[in-house]
Amino acid sequence: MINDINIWLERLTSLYNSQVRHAANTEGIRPVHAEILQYLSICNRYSNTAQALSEYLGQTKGSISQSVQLLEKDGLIERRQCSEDKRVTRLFLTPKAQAIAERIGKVLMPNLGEAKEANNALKSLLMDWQLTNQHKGFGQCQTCRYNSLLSDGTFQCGLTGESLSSDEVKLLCREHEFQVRS
Amino acid sequence: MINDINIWLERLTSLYNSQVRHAANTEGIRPVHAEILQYLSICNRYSNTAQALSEYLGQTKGSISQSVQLLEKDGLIERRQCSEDKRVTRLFLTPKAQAIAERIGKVLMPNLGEAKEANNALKSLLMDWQLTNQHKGFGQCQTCRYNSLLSDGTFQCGLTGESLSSDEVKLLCREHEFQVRS
DNA sequence: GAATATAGTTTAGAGTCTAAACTATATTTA
DNA sequence: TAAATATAGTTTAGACTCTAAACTATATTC
Repeated sequence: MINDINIWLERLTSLYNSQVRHAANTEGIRPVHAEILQYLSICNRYSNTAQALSEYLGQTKGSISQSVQLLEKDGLIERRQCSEDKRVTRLFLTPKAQAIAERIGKVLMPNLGEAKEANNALKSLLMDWQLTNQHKGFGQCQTCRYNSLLSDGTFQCGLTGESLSSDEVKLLCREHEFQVRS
Repeated sequence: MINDINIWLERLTSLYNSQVRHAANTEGIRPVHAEILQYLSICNRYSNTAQALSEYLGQTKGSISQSVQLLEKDGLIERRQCSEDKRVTRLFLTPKAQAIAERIGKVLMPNLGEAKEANNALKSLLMDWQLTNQHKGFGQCQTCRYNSLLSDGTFQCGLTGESLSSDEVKLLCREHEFQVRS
């Protein structure tokens, strides 16, 4: 009845959440603020909005809106209206917040090894889960079906047509879609 | 700089939290209440206390205490003082709560496959992480250094001396310790 | 140009969270 | 064995979070 793999996942998650709480405490901020800073430090330039945060964290946009206001008041986030779509406000970490995010990252992203099998296992777990739940989005461009490697060594996003550096394709994108499996 | 495996873990976790929130919403309860019911449905008989919940979820015992009170008021949890140690109150799910936990489990514990590699990958990830953070506890007895298989096919816990069924060794224990690697 | 969709804000009210002080029981130490 | 300390849990006050729903503003579709 109880599937071992799900128990590992359950525990891994509760441990992760525990660490977020602890790291936030150390920095003197709320856990949800730590999550927001963490997300903004690993998302790409298409994905740094309140709407994306709401989708990523699974909270209502009202809640995100309030948290972002507090973070702005504390000098951790800077908001800039998007010139192409004036409904959109893009969020940026201030240097102070970047330093915090980096310290939090050290706690949340310890060197867990580069093991190929673990990497593949987590990836296929995530694919399965996102597919069965019709959850779309949020993955690194380098694993996205719309990403292609150009002959000059740079990458290109098939959705926006823009070119991406090798650093950029490691960031999280809200438009991300896995390759459909045959 | 950004390690791929950590990004998968990060996303897996946010997705899991998202699902908890969603499942809780569907059941008309708070996310943290869902987590408490979920934990109590997979922990063993040594681990169903407020203290264990506090350690597992990484929250203060004051916070857990309040949540447990609300759950009791809603008829989802029953509290019984432990006769061996009267400081301890053991927590039990009511039938109503068991039904909820089962439905939540279906969402949080989809059939993610039994793949041996994924299983091993998650396990070693968790071991590494718990070790580097000096986090002890919370794992299935079947992977615990104190657990041994008796000749009659049952199991025995080396800490309590009690014997455990093959169902029981699949539950989470707060005293869990991995085998120390040589 | 009107209808609809999308991004984000605001509000009220219920609830969560923490630290710290507290009660009660158990264990250790002198 | 009595005193000191440790452990399990409760209570309190106050700051903060969360959601739903109504709202503004801009963009897209028909």
